[in-house]
Amino acid sequence: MPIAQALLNQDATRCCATVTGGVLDPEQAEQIAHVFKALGDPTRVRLLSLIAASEGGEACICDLTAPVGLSQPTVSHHMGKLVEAGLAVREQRGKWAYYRVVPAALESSAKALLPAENSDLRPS
Amino acid sequence: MPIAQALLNQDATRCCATVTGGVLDPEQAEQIAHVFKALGDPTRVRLLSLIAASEGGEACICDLTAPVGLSQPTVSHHMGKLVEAGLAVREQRGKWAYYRVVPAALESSAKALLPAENSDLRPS
DNA sequence: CCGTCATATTGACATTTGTCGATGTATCGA
DNA sequence: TCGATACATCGACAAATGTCAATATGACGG
Repeated sequence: MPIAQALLNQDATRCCATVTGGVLDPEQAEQIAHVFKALGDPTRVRLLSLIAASEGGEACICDLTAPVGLSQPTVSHHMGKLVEAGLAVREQRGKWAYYRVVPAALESSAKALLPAENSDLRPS
Repeated sequence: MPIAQALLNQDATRCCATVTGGVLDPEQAEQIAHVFKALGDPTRVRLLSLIAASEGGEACICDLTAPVGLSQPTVSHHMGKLVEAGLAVREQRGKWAYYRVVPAALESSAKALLPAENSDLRPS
């Protein structure tokens, strides 16, 4: 097998493992669960929806504290979790920290739950 | 607006809310987060993949304890969480409790993370 | 440089969570 | 009926989590 294809296969099983697409090894399960753990808190789900619905698709902490009704450190803590999970990105602009949702992260997380029909590797 | 359509809309916003499809109210966020919380543990992700990969798409507790390397009560506890979240179903057959993955639950969870393109309501 | 503002970090706390051993419940076979 | 088997539930415990007040960091305006 060519090296390039081996790398592709490796990427396929590493980065695109699906829950119903065969038994996951502990490492894969850990990676998948890590993202869903970040999505497993109602405040964080709400924060993502607030950011996604904001003008320009971005929001700073000061825009988020009031809607969720939590303290500034708590919101900052939750956003840190979302960034660490790759579901959001942070960009410092002056005094403000602007957060954006990462659609690709949501999409790949969603794909982990769906049947792995389109393998992209099988030459059909 | 006809009542039927109002009910449809209500269902649409209640059962099929998406993270990026507008600001979620606390109740919607709670429902979404509840499922992802169940998916936020590597053991449970692994259990789902083990069941899905089992013969006939079902497995009993006794089939699962060895692969995950945890005690029987712990596995039972995790399966209870998955059932409560709607991600698995339990069926008692004799002495054994057979668990199955609920693909529709995985699919609807995945859809909550994707853009709500296909509204099914908009008559285009 | 100093004060103010937005945010991150720290420390603390109550709650939840994952795990196990022990025990309870129900089913099957002898 | 009795013992064995499969599973759930209980009680306990350490670890992780969500939350806030207090404090630190860092940027801007004067």
